[in-house]
Amino acid sequence: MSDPDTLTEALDRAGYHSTAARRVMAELVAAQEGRFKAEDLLVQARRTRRGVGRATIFRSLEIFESLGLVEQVHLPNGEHAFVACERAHHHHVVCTQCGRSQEVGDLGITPIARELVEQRTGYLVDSHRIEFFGLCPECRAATTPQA
Amino acid sequence: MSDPDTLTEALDRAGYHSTAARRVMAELVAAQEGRFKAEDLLVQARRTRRGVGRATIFRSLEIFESLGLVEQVHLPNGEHAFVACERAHHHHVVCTQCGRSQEVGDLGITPIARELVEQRTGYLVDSHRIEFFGLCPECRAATTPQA
DNA sequence: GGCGCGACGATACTCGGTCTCTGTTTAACC
DNA sequence: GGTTAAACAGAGACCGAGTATCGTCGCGCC
Repeated sequence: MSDPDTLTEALDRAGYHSTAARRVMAELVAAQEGRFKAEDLLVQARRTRRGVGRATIFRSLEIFESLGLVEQVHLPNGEHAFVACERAHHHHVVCTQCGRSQEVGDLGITPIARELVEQRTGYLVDSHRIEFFGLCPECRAATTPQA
Repeated sequence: MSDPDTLTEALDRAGYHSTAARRVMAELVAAQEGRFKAEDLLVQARRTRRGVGRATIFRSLEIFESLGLVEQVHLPNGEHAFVACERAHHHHVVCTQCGRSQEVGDLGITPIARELVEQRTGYLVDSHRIEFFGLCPECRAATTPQA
């Protein structure tokens, strides 16, 4: 994602007021490459001519998340981060080195996995999370020994 | 898992001292049904004739995790929890109602998913997490309308 | 039994996230 | 454009999970 308007329009459509703080948030989120933490936004917001409060960051992220504009990911080290994303069901790959992330479409494994799990366990699955961690092409190239 | 000895033996084999605190921890972890939080153990430990310190809880869980005896899961609400588990690669289904959890074997989708992701994104995937959330058979039965 | 090191518990601290309060801004209506 | 109610923002207190520190304890080895 790279267009703040997409975010502000979505807010508008959902009936949320268009406020200065939210426009700043939309810009910031749109400007992120890959995963970002609430703290990152807080720091970046402080750099703008007019900061955005800690509470506002979280409130806005909550709204964005409810609108499906960002999604929480849980990193292997237990940290919580967010990624901007499109609405359709999908998963993320997160680069463990640079933090960049990318969406992966549905992969088609969801229904299979769900069914398998239901069969094996008797659980009625209603949601799931799949997260992949690894090296993005750039980091991969950068760390490859030049032998 | 339901046998504290399995845990203490594993500690022993790995060269860790067998201490009172760790035996209490082993008992507690073995007694958990499904997911549990560090805080749960802390509370339960306090109830034993001799409590176990906060730091020790975390230290022990860290050790157990490094030995593959417990595994961290991240609940949809962002909470961190643990589940006792066997060593082989597997995933978990967590009941969103009662918190019970169950292991699901490897499902066979891991290599497929990995390959798909690598193909589509160019990332070199080195780990992943799959977590399913839903209702366990009991909760499912309990919440089914009797119509 | 004595010794050394690893483990222990208490507690202070950090940090991410939430809550509350009060003043400000927005948008709808006139 | 002015007014007003409701939504929103920001500051900062608060909370809870997890970590760090430090003096003491006890396990395992000799």
